[in-house]
Formats: sequence, structure tokens, C-alpha cells
Amino acid sequence: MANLGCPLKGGAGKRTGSPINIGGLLANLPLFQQLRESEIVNLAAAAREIGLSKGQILFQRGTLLDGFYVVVQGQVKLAFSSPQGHEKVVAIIEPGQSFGEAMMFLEKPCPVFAQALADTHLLYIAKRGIFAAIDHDSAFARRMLAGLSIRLRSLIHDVEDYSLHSSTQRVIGFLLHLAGTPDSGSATLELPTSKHVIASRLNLTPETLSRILHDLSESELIAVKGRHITVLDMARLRQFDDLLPPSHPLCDKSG
Amino acid sequence: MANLGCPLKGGAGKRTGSPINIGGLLANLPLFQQLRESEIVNLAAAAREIGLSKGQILFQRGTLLDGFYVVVQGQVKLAFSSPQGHEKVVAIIEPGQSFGEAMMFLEKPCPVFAQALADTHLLYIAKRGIFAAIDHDSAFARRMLAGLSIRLRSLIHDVEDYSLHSSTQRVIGFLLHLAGTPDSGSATLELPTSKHVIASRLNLTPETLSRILHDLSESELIAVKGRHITVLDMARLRQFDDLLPPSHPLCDKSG
DNA sequence: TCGGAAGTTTGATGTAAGTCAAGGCGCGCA
DNA sequence: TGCGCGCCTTGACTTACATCAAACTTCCGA
Repeated sequence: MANLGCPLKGGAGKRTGSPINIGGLLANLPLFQQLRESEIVNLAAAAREIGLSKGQILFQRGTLLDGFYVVVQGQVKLAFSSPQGHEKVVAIIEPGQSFGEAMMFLEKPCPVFAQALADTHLLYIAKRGIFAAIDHDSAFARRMLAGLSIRLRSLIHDVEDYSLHSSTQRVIGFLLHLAGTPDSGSATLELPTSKHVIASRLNLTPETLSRILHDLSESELIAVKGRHITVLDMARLRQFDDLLPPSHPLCDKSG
Repeated sequence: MANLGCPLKGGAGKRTGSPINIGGLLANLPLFQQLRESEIVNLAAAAREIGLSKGQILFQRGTLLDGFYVVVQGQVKLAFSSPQGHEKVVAIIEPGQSFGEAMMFLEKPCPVFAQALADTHLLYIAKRGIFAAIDHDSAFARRMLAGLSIRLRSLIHDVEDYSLHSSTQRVIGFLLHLAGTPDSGSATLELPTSKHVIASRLNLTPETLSRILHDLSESELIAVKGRHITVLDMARLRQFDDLLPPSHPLCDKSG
């Protein structure tokens, strides 16, 4: 097991104010937790640091990725934009999460663009490092496969959400997700970014999101204070989700 | 390179009328094309044949998959159903294509169910066979990763389609996809299954699909005869796609 | 402390697509 | 040959959500 505190220095001197420990960061990531120290060293050699300031574009749609990215600090959004200037956020990447693996393996133009939502600190890991790790260690290959599978499953979840659930149900799902484990009682949470971005992530307009949060407040299911939201009763909020459709008696074929 | 015509017989005698050559089938699949013959033999040992009749359910949502499936003949749909009895088709799997890999790697309940759209002949390949191949051959692992990446990319495409394109645009995209390569002139195509299923795949109701096809016919962009559709002018149909949004001048911020 | 830009809310209105309900068409089967 | 049953189409109506426009809030920098 790689020593998390090992004093590896990232490649040659990069443009970093603080001399950050690339190996240590890598070893902390879920994907790389079980790598041997020597393998971490190799990966670190294929990695470099990237700093982005808020709003900066990392890559545009159509870019060929020769590696993938890990967020160390900050936040990155993946989105596509329509010719009409509309924008749809596909994912919000938080520290510890990675993105771009699939497009790295595919060697096809990336269908989304990536933009920093805040000042952000990334690691870029070149393809060769990953391929070496795969060749070295089939367990690593399996973990990589599991990683992509998780991504796939969450995309399928999104598709289900968009096609089968109402906008209110999507918002509730999102809130429950943010609130995390507590199955009942109240929970408090903080929206990870602006409501504008979250609305897009949920496939709705800021106006609609605002109205839905308002309605949920009126029903005393949640309390909203800026980005701070309190779920007053997890169980009741979850029910509300199931409760909505019946009000529109659609294909109830019972006779 | 594996001999496509090699006289491998599938494991012990299965419930097959025709004694089908599992090894040969496997060797033909994109995923397994570059495997050595010995590896094909191993995979074949982990595989078995499955026959489904039209309408039969292969597995329900929530099933744990201990392997994945390859369609040899026929057609399988992957879909989820809402509590209200609605159904959303995620994918239509054609001969030569596979499904279930991601959920096999994840070891989590499958979020969709699988149902045969026609009498269908499948191969089931147990996890152990794939894991052995991965351990044996890192190039195979890479191909598996590329395979999942393709799947991921096409799901992202779906998400883009659902969130950014109108229903007419989605239908046009689908038709262009089916029509294939010809960049201009006319092309003829056959819908792969009933309009009901295709509508669901495109996230719209049968009524809406019917109306859209009608409108496209009226505009003399296509001609519809049952499941048989002729795209009269590929280029013009593609344009129509771009042409639609301007008719609804939305966020054009030019002064 | 003020000013102003960005983010958010609220209200009035529009519309794409869904729903409901008949009716037509094609096709297998008697 | 004609009957009956799915599949598809057509029309009238509904609705969830988007759009447009304007006011309000927050927060930061001068």
C-alpha cells in the first residue's frame, strides 16, 4: 500500500506556488488506492498539475484527450451548448473525482466542454501512465473498468430521471442525494454551486427551479436560505415524490 | 487470429436444436476479434446459449448480473418502467452487440430490464471468463475499456439529444442514423422494430412520432410506407434539423 | 458606505408535446 | 372471403414547463 505521506515531488518544477505532493494526491484517489508505491511513482511521472481560475475553460467540445483529469480542489462542470446558445450541464466534478477517462480510451473528440466553476486545482494524467498501469496490474484494469461502469450507471440514472420523472421529482431526488444517508428526520445541506448551474444539471430553467423550491418551502418540506437548504423531514420529502403522480391519474388501467 | 470456422462445440449439450458454434460466434464479435484461439476456447467454456421467444423477459430490473449477453440473432430491448406503468426504452440491441458488461463489473442491481423484441438467440458469458481474459491479455482489457467508453459516449449523446433537441430533431437524427453513410441523395431504410418501441426509444409518445413522420412526409423530406421509410434527400433532411430552431427565436442576444 | 453587476425571484403569457378518445388500416386466421 | 385484433393514425383538448420581462437580493469592490 502506498504511503500517503510519502515525500514524492511532482515531476520537474511546475508553476505551483505551493510544492504539491502529486504522488500523495494520487494515492488518495479511490481509483489508485490499491496501487503499489512503485506504480504510484510511475503514474506521478505521467502527471502534471493544472491551475484554473473561476470561469476558465479547460477544453472545448471536440478536443481530443490524451489523458484524463482529477479534481484536487475546486469544481469543474462538464456541459454541452446548443447552437442557439443554450447550455446543458452534464456533470459537476468535485474534489477526488475524475473525468475524461472514456474519451481518452476512445480517442474520439470529446462531446462536452469543461469549465472551472471556481478557482480549481487539477491533476492531468497522461494516457501512457494509465496504459502502463493496466499492463502491469490486471487488478488496476478491473478497477478502471469498474470506474467506467459507475459512470455509465449514473448516466443511465440521469436518462431515467429526465424521461420518467417530473421536474419536481428531479429536484427532490437531487436534494435527497445531497442530504445523504439520514433516512428520516431532518437534514441540512448546501448547494454545491449556483442555482443557475444546478437548474441546468437537472434539465430545467432557473425560474422553474426557483418556483419548485418555493413550492416545497410552502409545503413545509424544506426551508431555503440562499444556498443553504434544510430538509425538514426526509421521509415526508421522499413520499412527496411518490405522492405527486396520482394527482394526475394517467394510465391507471384498473377497471 | 482465431479461425472463424473452427469446429468448436459449445460446452456440454445445451437445449439447442441447431448445434451452434459458440467459439466461431465469439470470434466474430468486435470485442473478441483479436483474441488468440486458445483464449477463445476459454471464453467459450464460460459461455452458454440462451433462447428467448418474442416478448420474453430475460431479466428484471434489480437483477444482479454475473456475466453479460451477446445477441446472436433477434433483438433485445433494455428499458425501465415507471411505477405508473410507463416504459422508457434505453437501447435496442441488435445481433453482434452486447449488453450488461457494466453491471457485471459493478456487481450492483441492474437498473433496467431486458426483453426480447423478437425470437432471439443469445450468448451468455460468465464473468470468470472475462476476468481470465483480462488477466491474460492487457490488450483485451484495453478493448473492454474502449467498449465501455463507446457505450458511455452514446449515452451522453442521448442525454444531449433529450435535453437540447426538439422531438422533430430527434426523429430526424434517428432517421439519418439508420440511413447510414450516404451524405446526399436519397436513401431507403427499414425501422428496426415497431413504431411504439421506437417512439419510446426517442422519448416521445407513439402519437407524436406518428405526427412528426406525417409532417416530414408532407414536407416531402421522406416517404413512409409502414416500417419502410425513404429519405428523399439526405442533405435537405439534415438541413431541416438546423432550420427548425430559428423559427422560434429564443435567446438570440444580438441587438 | 455606496453602487452596480450577477444571481434569484415573481408574474404574465406561450407552446411543444402529452393525453384521451375514436376511427382506419393491415394482417393472420377461420 | 370476411372477421377480429393489434398497430397506427387523426383530432380535440390539456398541461407542464419554457420564455419574456421586470423587480428584488446579495455581495463585493471602490
